[in-house]
Amino acid sequence: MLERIHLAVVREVDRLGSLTAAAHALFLTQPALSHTVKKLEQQMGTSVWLREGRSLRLTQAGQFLLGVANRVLPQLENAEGILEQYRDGQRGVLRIGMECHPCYQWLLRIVSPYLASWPDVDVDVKQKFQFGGIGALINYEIDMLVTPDPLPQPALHFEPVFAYEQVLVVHGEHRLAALETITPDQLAQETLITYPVPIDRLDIYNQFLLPARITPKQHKTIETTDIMLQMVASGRGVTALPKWLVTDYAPQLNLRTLRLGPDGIRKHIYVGVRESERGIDYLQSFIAMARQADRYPL
Amino acid sequence: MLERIHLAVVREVDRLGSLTAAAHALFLTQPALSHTVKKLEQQMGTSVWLREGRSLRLTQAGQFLLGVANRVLPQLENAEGILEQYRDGQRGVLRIGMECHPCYQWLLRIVSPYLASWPDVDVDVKQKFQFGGIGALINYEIDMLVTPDPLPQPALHFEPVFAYEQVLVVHGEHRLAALETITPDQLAQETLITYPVPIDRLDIYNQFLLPARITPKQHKTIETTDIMLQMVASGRGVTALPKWLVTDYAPQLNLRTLRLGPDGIRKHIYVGVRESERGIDYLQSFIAMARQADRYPL
DNA sequence: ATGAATTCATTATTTATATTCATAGATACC
DNA sequence: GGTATCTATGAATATAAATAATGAATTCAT
Repeated sequence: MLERIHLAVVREVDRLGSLTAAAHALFLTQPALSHTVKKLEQQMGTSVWLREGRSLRLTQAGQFLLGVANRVLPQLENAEGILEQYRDGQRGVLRIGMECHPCYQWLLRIVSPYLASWPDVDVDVKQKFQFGGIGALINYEIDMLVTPDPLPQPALHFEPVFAYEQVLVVHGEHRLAALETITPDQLAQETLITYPVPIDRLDIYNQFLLPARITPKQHKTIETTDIMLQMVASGRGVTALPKWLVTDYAPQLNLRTLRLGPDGIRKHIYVGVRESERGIDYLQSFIAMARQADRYPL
Repeated sequence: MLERIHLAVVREVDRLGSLTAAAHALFLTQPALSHTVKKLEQQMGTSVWLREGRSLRLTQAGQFLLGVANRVLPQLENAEGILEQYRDGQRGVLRIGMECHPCYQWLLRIVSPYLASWPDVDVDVKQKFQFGGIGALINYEIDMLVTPDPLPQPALHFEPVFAYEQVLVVHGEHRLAALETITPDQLAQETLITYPVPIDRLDIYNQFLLPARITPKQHKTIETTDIMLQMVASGRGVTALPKWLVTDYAPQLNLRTLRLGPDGIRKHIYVGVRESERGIDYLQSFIAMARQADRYPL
């Protein structure tokens, strides 16, 4: 078997011109190398050097081997360097899973400065999970979960990174636009627009409408935040979104935000990682930056 | 140090799904692999697999290592295959040195069929040597010397492969054209055209003119055989060349060939190789084909 | 639920491999 | 011709690797 040491020997002998010098460079004694070389040549069945007096000359096979050494050894050396980066946590792919639609807008703010401060860490965002975000985290499909609904588990660590208020969004000329706070029954005659997710994952149902046993006049679903806001701005209905999303993301649209109930719906975005990986610096750093998301421009 | 065995282990574990199966594929026992893996992970300082029950899952570093394995191992395996070819003499670069100008035309006949029968042997022809062809052969600058003037030496083996007669070439309407044999004094009024080499390497001087103390009226030198023959055909002078070269190479030109002296100048092309390499099959084969050069078309 | 089978890890032991020391042979240099 | 330098060799030693035996955890089948 052609081993790394063999390639290293060929390269060093070529570089330094003698077995003895190569031996020192490889932290071996000269007889050790002599034996190694002898074994190599016996195994391969072809000589690598022609012995001419006390100097060596590469055979054709040896020249070929030197070429292999010069091609393969740098690959191994490079691989070792990258493994060190993995070991030191400088390198990785941070696979982020997202369970809430609007979280994406929030995440976008952080990714760019994060990539800048961790040039060797790649970020990948996934949104579809066969067994839900928690399952994906446990299954190592993702390394970090961004969600408003943490499900504490012994193997996972969740941490709130961003507080926000979920508000009702209406058109500026809407009949409710002047109100500051809204009650469930005031939505009974409204068209409600939401993301296309199960109702039990929508806070406005869970925490507002369902407790009051109210359902809106109509329920439409729309995939994207932009279109949803356009729809609301053009008076086709109302929606519930994080307040920051409306104020930061669509200041040019004629929209009003109303508190849902007297106390509003207070939410947090949580970031979850596997407990075992909590200490990895590039994960820690991401969480730290996430806590300061408002520092980064839109 | 990242060794070949480590890459092989990563690849086989990925392919077969378990340490135990990989161990068998690598002709090892399971504990042997377990030890190897443990050492690897300790040395690298990063784990390669996450142990989950009795199955293994690659870490990010492990996935990277798998990529390295899939890239590097084939290179090593390919290199071993090529080394086998070197060992079996199927592969090489046959560096041929040439010391006589017209030999080149002769060599061209052989190279093409030779390349066809030794697809893994490359042929390189060199014509300039700092210390002469013999020196180049001894110095391993070339592997084979084609020459009409062998210089037997203990380390070298020369072998005649082609007999030919060196003849005088004249234009068809030349005043000597009707003769069959020529004497030195008949050249005293002629313009002699030769290759630009020292006079002592020209047979027509060594073996014909100088013994008779004759010099031609004029001596011109020309590099290429084609032009030389064109010059002769147009009556600008006479030259001395192998007879086969004129008959085979320029039958369309109006030329005559005359014997130089009563017995003619009989020459051989010799092929020389290093004694130590005489047995290499692709060298032997070249010599065998060279002996039958007349079988191959121009 | 329970027993059998599978898988990985660990320990002590054996085996194999690699390295060293001492030394010799060969070559180059002064 | 003496000295220095380089490679090769053989025996002794040190190091590394492989194994057998065993345990623990997990999966699978009944």
